[in-house]
Amino acid sequence: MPELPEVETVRRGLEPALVGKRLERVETRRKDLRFPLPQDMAVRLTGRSVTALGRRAKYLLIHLSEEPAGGAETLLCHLGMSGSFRVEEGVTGAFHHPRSVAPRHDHVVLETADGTRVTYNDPRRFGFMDLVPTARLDENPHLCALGPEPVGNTPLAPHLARLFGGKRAPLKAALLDQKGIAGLGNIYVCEALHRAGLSPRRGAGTLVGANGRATARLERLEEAIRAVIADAIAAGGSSLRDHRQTDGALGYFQHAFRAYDREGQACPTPGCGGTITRIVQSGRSTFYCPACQR
DNA sequence: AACACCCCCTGTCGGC
DNA sequence: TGCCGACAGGGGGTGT
Repeated sequence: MPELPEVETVRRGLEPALVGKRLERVETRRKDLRFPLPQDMAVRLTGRSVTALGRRAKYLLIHLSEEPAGGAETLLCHLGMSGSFRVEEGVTGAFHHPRSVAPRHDHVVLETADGTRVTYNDPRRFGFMDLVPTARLDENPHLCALGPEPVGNTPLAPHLARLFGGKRAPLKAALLDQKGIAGLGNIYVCEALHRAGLSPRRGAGTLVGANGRATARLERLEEAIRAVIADAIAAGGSSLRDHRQTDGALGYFQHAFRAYDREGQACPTPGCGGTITRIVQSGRSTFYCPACQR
């Protein structure tokens, strides 16, 4: 599920459920996801209040109130490939699943004082969580090397020009690197490249001029990235397989895909007449139109 | 340094 | 029906 638009959708869905609430009961149903959960995570979270929900790239940031003994901390969550949160209201005093009958792959449960239950489910367990001092969030190894967000005012093309200059790696691979534009994944890279009319096979360095500045193509790519991310957030993200938003609703951006998962179908570019093709780059599927993406 | 490859894990789907 | 391989929204680690 989770590239930037999906994580942003999760953040917005969890906001009313968690912000301003005290965590009354916290349960970790296993010791690790991809990495070990933070030491004593349940104990350290219980009794704290959620002050705000943030997002950095594909990371969800659950900001917590200060505890008497120390400063504020943030629970940093990455959803990996298959992580999701669901919200259930009014569970105060409700039956609490024993481990044996809990829905499969429910790994972390947060219950607030007003009877809201937020459950993290992740079949593949590629997700992970970390509990870090809020004041030093920027120094966290997961966050410190991330590139700029594709939402907001930071210009992207100059940053990409510095990064892509001289690179022979395919554009597709270069854009998946989170040091470039943070938050893009396989779907939105394919979609942005299609909108920009750029081939995923083109060398990343070909978008940089001899003067080291962004070319017109790179400027076009920036606009395509911004547009596809904004459109996807507005649509509530993409729902592949059974992924749901926190309230159970489906995102609907998958209906707006122009290239991703459309192998063999007609290219939607007006007047193109090409066919969407699937290739494999660094072990992952790339979908593009060889006719209009050059 | 840059890049290709493998791995983590579970579930689903298509082909035989 | 069942078995088997391919594949899935990510990214960290290793080897060349």
